[in-house]
Amino acid sequence: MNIKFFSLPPERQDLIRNSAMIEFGEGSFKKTSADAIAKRAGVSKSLLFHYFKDKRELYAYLFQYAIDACMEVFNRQVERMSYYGETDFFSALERGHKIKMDMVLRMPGLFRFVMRAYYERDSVLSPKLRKKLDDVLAQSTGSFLARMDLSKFKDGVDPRQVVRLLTLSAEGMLAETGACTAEEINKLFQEYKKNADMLRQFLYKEEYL
Amino acid sequence: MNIKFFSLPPERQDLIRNSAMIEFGEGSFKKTSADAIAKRAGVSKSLLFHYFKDKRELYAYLFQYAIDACMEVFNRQVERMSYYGETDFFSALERGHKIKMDMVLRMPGLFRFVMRAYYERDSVLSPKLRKKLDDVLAQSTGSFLARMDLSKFKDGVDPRQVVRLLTLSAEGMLAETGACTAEEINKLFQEYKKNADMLRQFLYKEEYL
DNA sequence: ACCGCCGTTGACCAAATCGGTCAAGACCCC
DNA sequence: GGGGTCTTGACCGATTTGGTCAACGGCGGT
Repeated sequence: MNIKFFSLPPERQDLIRNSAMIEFGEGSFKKTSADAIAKRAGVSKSLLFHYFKDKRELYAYLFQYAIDACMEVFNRQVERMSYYGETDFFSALERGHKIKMDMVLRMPGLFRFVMRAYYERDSVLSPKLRKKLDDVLAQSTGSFLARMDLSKFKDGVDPRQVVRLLTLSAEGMLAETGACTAEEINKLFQEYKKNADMLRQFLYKEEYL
Repeated sequence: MNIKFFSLPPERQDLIRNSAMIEFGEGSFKKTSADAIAKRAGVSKSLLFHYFKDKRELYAYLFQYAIDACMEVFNRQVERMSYYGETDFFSALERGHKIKMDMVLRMPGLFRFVMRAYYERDSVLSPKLRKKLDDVLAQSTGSFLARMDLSKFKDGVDPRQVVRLLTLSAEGMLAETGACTAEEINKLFQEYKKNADMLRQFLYKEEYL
């Protein structure tokens, strides 16, 4: 790709990336047209092909970028948890989800794009990129749980399952909604919090409530 | 549409409907080509236009059919609940989810198709059809909860929220997986059941466990 | 005033794909 | 072999596709 892309004003880079992610997130690689991306971004198609030689290259770059963004957010979160010594499962999870929602707000098409890219049947992505995402997902839950104080849970509770359940519900919510206005994201977050609170209330031992 | 479609062997009808639902479920109305549908079904494009005069007509018919199928399943389920006097929240929910999974197995593209159709920005569907779906969704939870014995829940539990949480998680699972083999569906069901069991264990009063 | 550089564009291309038509083939029972 | 039904491949004009290219406007330097 043309490295001059990076010397564009950041908000313009975001504009192009977000538009592309949204469009790619709505359909398969093949069905997504460069024209639609350009139109959404409000730039000419020529400009896209000026910075990215190919549709494929644009796609690969986006995926790389998306994963890196996730990784960075995740790492910063872990760092913060360590620094402040956060050990409460639900507090940390809530904070993590908040960050995730903020990311959705700044990059509305990110998660749908990543999901679609991951399950794309035509192998437009190199196995290496795919593996990178696998690693991110595998690590995140594990290293998160390792830092939490799991003794607050009642006997018989599997914290892994709790994470999974809440994550699934978040994915379900994200799948339900299309647009990504600030209020909508906030409503999603509120519902997530309500569910987490319920679980906390009934899965924690009484002395920790 | 050509009514002779209904005198086709039922499995052939299913083949065509399912192929169309899957294809329509993968992209917007505009992006879905009649050619792709025909190819997936293993029939010629001409045949499609022989039975349905339009892409639009096919689409509308599918949506109608999908909702009717959901309605019928739902009604049969309510009927059965009444007949056997089922009042346990989680038993009924599990049975309901099992039925849903069986439906996914027989019509793999149904739910994704309905969801996509519902959120389609171009109004390719008449408001009447849309309203029909709204009614189904609104009724289902309410009339389900009305028949259940909710006193088994601990104080402070909102059963509506429990339904919602489990439904969301199911949607999340469905969004994660693409293919719909029998084993995959079964795995999904197992995970759903595990989550439901956990909630049951900690949200029910002890005397009901 | 002129230059060169820069991000940007509209017009343009061949090729593919689109929704849809139509006449004819394949198969059946009579 | 005739009539009817299901099904198809070839074909249509129109649109869209990914991608190219010459040129535009603005701006800082001289």
